[in-house]
Parts: sequence; C-alpha cells; structure tokens
Amino acid sequence: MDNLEIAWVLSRIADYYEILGESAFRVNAYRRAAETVERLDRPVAEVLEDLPGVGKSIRAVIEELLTTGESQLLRSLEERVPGDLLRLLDVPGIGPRTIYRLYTELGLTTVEEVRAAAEAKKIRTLKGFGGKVEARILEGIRAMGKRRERVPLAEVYPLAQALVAQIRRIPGVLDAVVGGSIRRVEPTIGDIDIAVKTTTPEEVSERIVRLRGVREILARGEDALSFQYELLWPIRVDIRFFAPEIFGSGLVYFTGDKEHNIYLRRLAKGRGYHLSEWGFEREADPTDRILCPEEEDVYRVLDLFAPSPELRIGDTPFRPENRERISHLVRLEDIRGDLHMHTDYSDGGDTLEAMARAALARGYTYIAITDHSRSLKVAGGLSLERLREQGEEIRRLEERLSEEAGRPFVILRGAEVDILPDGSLDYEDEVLRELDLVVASVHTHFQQSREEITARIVRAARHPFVDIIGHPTGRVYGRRDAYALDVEALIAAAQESGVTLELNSHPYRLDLGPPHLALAQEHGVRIAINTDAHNVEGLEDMFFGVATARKAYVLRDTVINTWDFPRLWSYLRRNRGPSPYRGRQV
DNA sequence: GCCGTTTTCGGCCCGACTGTTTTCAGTCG
Repeated sequence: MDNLEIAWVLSRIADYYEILGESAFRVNAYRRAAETVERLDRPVAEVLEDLPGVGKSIRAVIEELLTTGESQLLRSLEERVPGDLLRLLDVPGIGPRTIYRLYTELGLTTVEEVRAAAEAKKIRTLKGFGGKVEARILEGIRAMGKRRERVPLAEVYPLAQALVAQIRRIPGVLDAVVGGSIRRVEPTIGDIDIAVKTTTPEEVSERIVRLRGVREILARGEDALSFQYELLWPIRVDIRFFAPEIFGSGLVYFTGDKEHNIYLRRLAKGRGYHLSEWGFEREADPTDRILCPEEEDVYRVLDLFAPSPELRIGDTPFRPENRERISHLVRLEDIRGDLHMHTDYSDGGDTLEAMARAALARGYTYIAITDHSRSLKVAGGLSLERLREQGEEIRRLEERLSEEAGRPFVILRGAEVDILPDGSLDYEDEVLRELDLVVASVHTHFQQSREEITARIVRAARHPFVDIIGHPTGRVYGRRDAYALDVEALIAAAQESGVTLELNSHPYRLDLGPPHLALAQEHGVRIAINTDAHNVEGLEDMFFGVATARKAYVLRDTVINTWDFPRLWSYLRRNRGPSPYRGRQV
C-alpha cells in the first residue's frame, strides 16, 4: 500500500468521524495525519516512528494498512454509516452535520434517498432547515460528477492575472494581489483568491460583480465577495477587501497555506496575541492592537523572516534544517540560461532567431536549442540534414548576437532526442557526440509496464552522450498520468552516470515534482530547470520551475543552468571530449 | 487523537457569510 492510499484511508476515517459527530480535534488529527503522509517524499514505513501529528492510534492504523492492506477501524465506521452518504460531502454547502441529521433524523442512507426526500419537500421539516437548503441539496446532487475538480495552474494563471488586472483598474482599488494556491505556485488550483486593498469595499464590490464573466454570486458581505466566474469554463473566485493598514495581515491570511496560518496563529498565541487577518490583538487587552500594512510586519512581530509565497507550507520554512539553506535556494535571478526549447524547425511557433533574441533580452548568457528528433513525425522531428542546417544557422546567429550585445551569448546546438521503446536513442552516437547538448525524453509508448519503462529510461540515462532526461515522469496535469516509471531507480541511475534530471517548468508539467527533486538532490543528482518553450512567451515559464524547485529546497548549485558557461561546458564535454567547434573559453 | 523549556491533563487558529432565526450553527477557506 503506497502513501497516497494510506492518506486516502486516513482522510476517509476523518470524514466518518466528522459525520458521526466525533470531537473535531480527533477528526482534525486524522486529517492532518493524512496530509502529512501524502506529502512524504519516501515510503511512510521508513519514517513512521517520528512523524509529527502521528501518535499511537494513527500509527497503529497505518501499520495495519501496511501489513494487511485493510483497516478494521475504517470497516467498522463503514458499518456505522451505511450507504454512500459520504459522497454528499462533495456537495458545496452540505457538510458533515447536515449529513448526520439527514441520516439520524430522516433515516436517509443513500444519495438517491436524499434526492427523493428533497423532492418530496421532507427535508424542510427538520428544525433549522428551509427551502433553500433543499434546493441547494438538489442542485448539488445534480451537479455531482459533472463538477470539475482542481484545475491545472497552467489554465488558471493567465485567467487570474487578467481578472486581477481588471480589478486594479477599478476606482478606489489601491492594490489587488492574487493569493491562495496560485500565489503559492501549486500545480493545481481549486479557486481564485484575490486580496483587494481599498477603503471603499462596497463601491469596489459593486463594480466587480458587473465585470464580464461574473455569473452567480455565492456570497457577498462587507469584507468578502464570492462568485462563479466563467469565461471558457467555470471557476470560483473569492475576494477579500482589506483596508491599507491591515493589508499585510490580510494578504498573509489569504495566501496560506492553511497549515501555515495555523502555525503563525499558534505562535502568536504563545506570545499572548491573537492573530487574524485583522492583525494582532493582545489577548489580555483587545484594544492593544498591532496593525500590519505589509506582510513582513506580521512575520517581524513573530521574530520570523517572511518566506516567499511558494515556501509557505505549514511550518516548513522555519524548520532548522531548512532555515539554514533558505538563503542558498535557487532564485529566478540565478538562472543564466535555458537548456530546452523548440523553434519552427520542429513544432515550435517562433523562429530560431526570435527565440534566441528573447532569451538574450531576458539576460541569459547561454541557451540550448533542442528541437525534436527525426522519429517524432507529429512534431516535425529533424532529419540529419535539417539538424546540420540548423547547426550552421546557430553558429552564424551566435556570432551575430554576441557582437550586437557586446557580450558573449552562447547558443548550444542541441536536440530533444526521443527515447525509443527499447531505450535506444533516435540519433546515432556519432550525431549525439557532435551535438553540444542532448535532452533525452519519452514521447511515445507511454503505456509500457513499470519494468519496461524504467529499464527504457534508465538505459537512456546511462548513455554517455545524454546530458539531461527531459520531463522524467511524463505527467501532464489534467491530461495524462505519469508513466509507470520507478523514479527512485532513475535517480539511482542518474547518481551513477552523472546525467542531469530536468525540472520541466511548463505549468502543465512541473516535472519532476518537489518530493522527487528533494530526493534527487539528496543523492547528489544535478537538476536543470528548463522551460521546454515552444514560443517566445514560453520562456517566461521559468518562474514556475524555479518556484517548484524552491518548494523542494533545491540549492542554487544543484541547478546546472545557474552555473557560469565554462563550468556548464566542461560538464557537457565530460564524455564527449573536446569540441571541434568551440574552444574551452567563450 | 496529539502534544508538552509554560502542561502527562487540558488545551487544540480564526473570522466571514448564509439560512433560519431573533442569537446561532453550519459551512467554508
């Protein structure tokens, strides 16, 4: 049983306990344990003894799951709450207490029975329930299964930026910032959170609800506004209004994550303060307030540094082992080049020159052009002849741009070479040796067994002329699961062969993800943060990749495209010998 | 259920909004 399955059982137990009216603290304990297990970067069995928030009882459940694959506790809970009532938890506005009352007071045990009872107007007979609750239940059941769950960051990000830009233009808006999981650069997003700085929330709110795309208003008060937003597809938007003097505490609160907020509030409490989005209040004397116009103010009161948003996961940035490393983490401004991009030679949308100029404008000192190899016909893979042609154009362009820029600008002649189903590569060794840089990636036969695909990619990782394994797991958020690859085996192979693993920055991919990145770094494996850009705009995705690396506490020095060119070059020549085209100094 | 240089018992983060009431529980984030 893997970590995800165990986490699922724990959160299931929490759901049952919640419906049964168990202590909220017990429910919370299971829920937190589930999250802890889900986030682990190694099998739970290895670290079960010292898992924070996992004590005797929950440990026993996990041990039982590990040995028998089942949980007696879960089974007995399933008997106590028969049917499929748990599914109602997914209905917005329906929570555990409502489900509990439907079960105990009306004897309903299935979603179908609940629907029938709502249609027969029986639910409104319960004390405190009216027609609106009934309507909400019916609407929720109707929408079940059709509802989209979390959406890939790639799809939400531009939408959120456009929306916040519109809000900024509304009179009375002093500032507006996207918060929540988007600001934390999480790979999937549940809703769009926006913190608005204003002294006139009512007027601003009135203007926001008239924006194009605003559908159903879900909640609207003095300080908050929620609505369904729909341009191409629907997503919930939550907006909070904060006065300038509390915008810092408001933005901290609205950025999260939830565990991070709880940690900060507990810390405040230990110092006799009550912390909320309104700022600090001394518990002994509520009139004694500390206002926080900036986020840094909140952290300063607690004697903490303000972690960048992507690091705000529970208390992790403040743990001693991370705290020391934090100033050495890779930053966007450390990136000196991009080692994976496409041009219109294959399936890119922009020319070689446009891509190179855009990279130069970003301040890069080197890039690698890595169009697809010949067998990938759907992506216009390059024949040997086209590859050679491109190489010549690259040489001329490099010279011209370096001259124009008045500084060296290196364009590496690379390729993204297909790893064929048997693990061999799509160009002959002589061709690979002549290239400056080879990214090897899987683009076909995703469905191979774990053994097959692991052997396939490991074989490529051991090839002397492969420099980078591109998007190693192949996962594409919202579209495709990872290959069945044994990533740990790949990391072990990379440790041996010295090949670099890619962190593909495209927000649909973010592959490798943080747990694997951390594991790779721990084993001394190098990482390349690349955009895999298919047009000029794609180069901007580097931001997502760097944030993802930071979540894994990847250090600057682990990332080969933070190195200066001589160091990178000697790495690239490690198995190829001297280059016939390029001296050591550039 | 978990946890402890304030505690092995007694706490456990906090507030906005809705619906149905008339002071609050439930839900959500």
